[in-house]
Amino acid sequence: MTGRAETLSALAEVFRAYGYEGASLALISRATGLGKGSLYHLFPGGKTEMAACVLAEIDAWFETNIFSPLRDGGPEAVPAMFDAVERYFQSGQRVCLVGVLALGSGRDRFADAVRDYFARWVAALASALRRAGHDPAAGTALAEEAVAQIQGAIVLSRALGEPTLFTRTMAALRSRTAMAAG
Amino acid sequence: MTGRAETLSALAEVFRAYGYEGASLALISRATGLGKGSLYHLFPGGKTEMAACVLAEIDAWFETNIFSPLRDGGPEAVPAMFDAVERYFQSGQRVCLVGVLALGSGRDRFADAVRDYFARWVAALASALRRAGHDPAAGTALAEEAVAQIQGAIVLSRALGEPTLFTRTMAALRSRTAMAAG
DNA sequence: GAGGGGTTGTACCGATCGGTACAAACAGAC
DNA sequence: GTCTGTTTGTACCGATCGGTACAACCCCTC
Repeated sequence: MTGRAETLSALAEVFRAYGYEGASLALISRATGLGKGSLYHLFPGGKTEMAACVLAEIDAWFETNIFSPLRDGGPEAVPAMFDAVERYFQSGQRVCLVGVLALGSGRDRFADAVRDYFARWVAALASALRRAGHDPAAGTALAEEAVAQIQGAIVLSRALGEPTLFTRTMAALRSRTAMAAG
Repeated sequence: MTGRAETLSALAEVFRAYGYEGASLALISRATGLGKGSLYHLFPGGKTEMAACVLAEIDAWFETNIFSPLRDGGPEAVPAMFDAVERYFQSGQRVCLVGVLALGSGRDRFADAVRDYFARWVAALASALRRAGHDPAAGTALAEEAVAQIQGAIVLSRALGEPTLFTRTMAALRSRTAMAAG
């Protein structure tokens, strides 16, 4: 019994590399090493279910490693988020699949999951910023700006082929979100 | 003689809505009102040439309306850029095709044009910020951050279905790029 | 109206798309 | 070893993909 979980990461990389439309079953089969029979056994819903499962796994990872610490952790959760994000997105060389789906034509299909992901990210970061001493309104605005800037930095650093741009942007965000003192 | 130029805007909207992979010739034909014969007469290179021409047209528009004013205009060019960007992207409801291509699988095919577009945008904005009185190093960093934030704001406001988020982000960028005094 | 260029729709091409059917290969229980 | 149920590869489905071929067409000149 090869579990679904094992194939999900390979699946995720295919969707990241080729997008939802571009990820053909032939590519998926090659990347996962599974024939169509196995794929449709694991994901009876086909490509849609595969992408949905990948999305759910990504969502769970962010929930555990980023959103939850932001909501419940101390003020060190904010810089920790930037560390985690920098690692996760491999300095902008790895695309945010949720962001890709937000822009692409798969948007309608996964609109709810995509909206949820970003809404929770912004809300969790805003909560952490508020507890770190930011003014509530300014904290929410800053949270939106920070998440947007992370997404944009991925686009930009990939487009320019400059991983350092992503790193630089994260550094700038780190200091922008740091409170001068209590 | 229906010129290529007339069909380019319809073409651009199809690519924006469905991405490069998702924009099938059937969709393109429907959107432009042209049969395959006419399409391949106008664009002998097929879909690749269509997308390349759309990219070139977008590039030219930005060059004229945004990059050039940033490079050669006065300090009012920076806030004017945010106005133009807000209008062009329809408060984040309209996707940046260059950004989409930067993330998608068409990336390799159009990598040069995409890199050029963003590189010139950042350079032009940095130049304007420098002339507006920003420290050169800080100006470049701020330019990168601003372009990234514009791209990210499109992703985020579309994902959340909140055009106001884009408007808000642009407002924040306007004040962040404004110099306190000379 | 006859001729001839550029322009157009349409039929068609092989390849590939996402998805299904199903039989061989496999496992563990007994 | 035999049976049972799961896991797998493969052949196949109709539809659609990007692209080509080509004949009908329009419009202009004479």
